[in-house]
Amino acid sequence: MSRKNINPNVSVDCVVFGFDSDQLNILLIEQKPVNSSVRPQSALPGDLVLEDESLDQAANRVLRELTGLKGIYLRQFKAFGDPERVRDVKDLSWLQTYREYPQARVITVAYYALVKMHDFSPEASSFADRVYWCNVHEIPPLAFDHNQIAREGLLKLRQEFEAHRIGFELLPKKFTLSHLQKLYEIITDKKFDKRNFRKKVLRGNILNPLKEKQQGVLHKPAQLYEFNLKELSELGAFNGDTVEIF
Amino acid sequence: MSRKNINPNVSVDCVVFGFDSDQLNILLIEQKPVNSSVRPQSALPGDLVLEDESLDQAANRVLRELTGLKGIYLRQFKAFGDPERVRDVKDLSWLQTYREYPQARVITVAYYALVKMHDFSPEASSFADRVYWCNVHEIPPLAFDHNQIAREGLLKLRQEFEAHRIGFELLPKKFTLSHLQKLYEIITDKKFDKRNFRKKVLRGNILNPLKEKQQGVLHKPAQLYEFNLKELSELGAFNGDTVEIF
DNA sequence: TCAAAAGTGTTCCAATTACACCCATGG
DNA sequence: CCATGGGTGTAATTGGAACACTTTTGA
Repeated sequence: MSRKNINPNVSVDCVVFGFDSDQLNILLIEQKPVNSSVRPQSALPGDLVLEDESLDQAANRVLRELTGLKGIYLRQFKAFGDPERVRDVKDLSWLQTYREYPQARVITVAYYALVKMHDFSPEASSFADRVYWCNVHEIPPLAFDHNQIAREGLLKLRQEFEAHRIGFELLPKKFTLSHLQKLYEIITDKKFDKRNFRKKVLRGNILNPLKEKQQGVLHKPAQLYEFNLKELSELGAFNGDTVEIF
Repeated sequence: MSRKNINPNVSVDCVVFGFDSDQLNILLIEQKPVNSSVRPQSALPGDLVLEDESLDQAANRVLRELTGLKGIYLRQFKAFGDPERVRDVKDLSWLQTYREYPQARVITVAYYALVKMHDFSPEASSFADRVYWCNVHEIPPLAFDHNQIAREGLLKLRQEFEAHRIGFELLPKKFTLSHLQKLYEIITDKKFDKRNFRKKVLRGNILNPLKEKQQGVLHKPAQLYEFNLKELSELGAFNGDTVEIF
C-alpha cells in the first residue's frame, strides 16, 4: 500500500472575460519562452498561492498585477486537481524553468472575472511577455489543462447569466440598448426581439437615460444609458442576489 | 519580503444531504476524541487527498467509506483556503493527534452530495466514532470552518434547485406527489399550491404512476409514482442539463 | 363517525410573443 | 438621396396564481 498524502502546489488561474460590443473575449498571456528554440505557448493568467494569502486574495493579486485594476468582478468557479494535469510534455520545460519543484502536483482553483475592456490596456507582467485578448471561439492550444478551464469558465458564465444575474460588469459606463442586447445575445447565444427586449429592460428602474447620444456613427445616433447603481444595490445586485433585468 | 509559496495540505469535505419526507438533514461525524478529557466535536466528513487520486475521486472515496454507497450524486461547489481556517485552538489537539504536520495550512475542496436516506444506515469509519443525521437548521458548532462550509453548501443546493435542476436523488424509488411537493417546499423554503403543483409536474412525462398505493397510513392512501428515467435521460438530466419539472 | 391527507377544474390576470414601419444621421 | 441602425405599439396567446369541496381510508 503506497497510497499516501503529499503536499501539492496550489495555484489560482483566471478566466478573464471582456466584451467589445461585438465579441466576447478572454485574456491570455504568452508564457515567457524558456529559450529561443521552443515556441511560446499561451496560458491563462495565474500563479501559486502565497503562504499568507487566501485564495480570493491570490486571484485578486494576479488580476491586479495583470491589469492594474482593482475591484474587478471575480468569482471562484471550480478547483481542478487531476494528478496528470501538469504532466504533459509540452509543459515540462516551462515548469523546469519557473518552478522550484517542477515535478510537484499542482491543484488549481479557477476564477472567472468580468472586466470592461475599455477601462484598461493589459500590460506584460512578470509571468508573461505579452498579454492579449482572444475571442472565446478562437482560443489556441493552451498550457496545462487551461483549454478545459477556459471552456468550463465560459459555461459557468452562461449559467450565471441564465440564473438571471445581470452582466453590467462587462459594459462601459455609457452604452446603448443595442449594446446591452448584443451582450445578452452573445452570452446566451440566443436572439431577442428588439421591441420586447427594450420594453422589458426599461420596465424596471434600472437604466438611466443620459442627456447624451452616440457620436461618430454612420446612422441615427442612439440614446446612451447608464446603470442605476442606487436602484441595483437596493435590489441586492451587489450582495450576490439574483436581479433579473431581462 | 518574506512572502513565499508553500505546499499546503489539500483535503476534500462533503456536505451530505438526506431527506426523510419531513426534514432536510446533513450527515455529521463525531471526531474521535483525543483523550477522555476533551469532549468530542462534530465535523463534516472529509479527508486529505491522496497522491494518486483526483479531487472527485477523493470525495467519492470519503463518501464510500462512510456510507458504503456508490454512484452518489456528488458535486464540487467551492474551495476554502483562508490561511487561518485550521488555526482555531479548538482544533489543535485533534490536528496534533491525527495529522502528520499539524501546523500545515490546509486548503479544502468542498462537495455536496444528495443521498436517499432510506438506502443506507451510516457506519462509523476510521475517522469517526459516530456518524449521524442532523437537521440542517440545528447544526451544532463544528470543527474548523465547517459551519461555514455547511451553510454555503445549503445555499448552493438551493441555487441549483432554483436553476431548475430536479432533485430526485433525494427521494426513494417510490414516492407520492405530496412527498415530492414537500421536498420542493423544504429546499426552496416556499409553499406551493397543491393543485398547481400537481398539474405542472404531471404535464411533463416525467413521472410514472405505479399500480400501487401507500400502505399503513392513517388516511386515504396516496398514489405512488416513480421517476421516468428513460424520459429524464433523454431530456439530459444526467448530462447536467437543466430539466425543469416544476 | 371522525380525523387526516388525497384528489380534482375553472377563472382571472400578467407576461411573453409575434410582427412592420418611419426616423435621424453621415457620407 | 441612400444606407444604416434607432426607435416605437398592438393584438393574440400562454402560463401562472388563486381558490374549496368531495373522497378514501384507518382508528
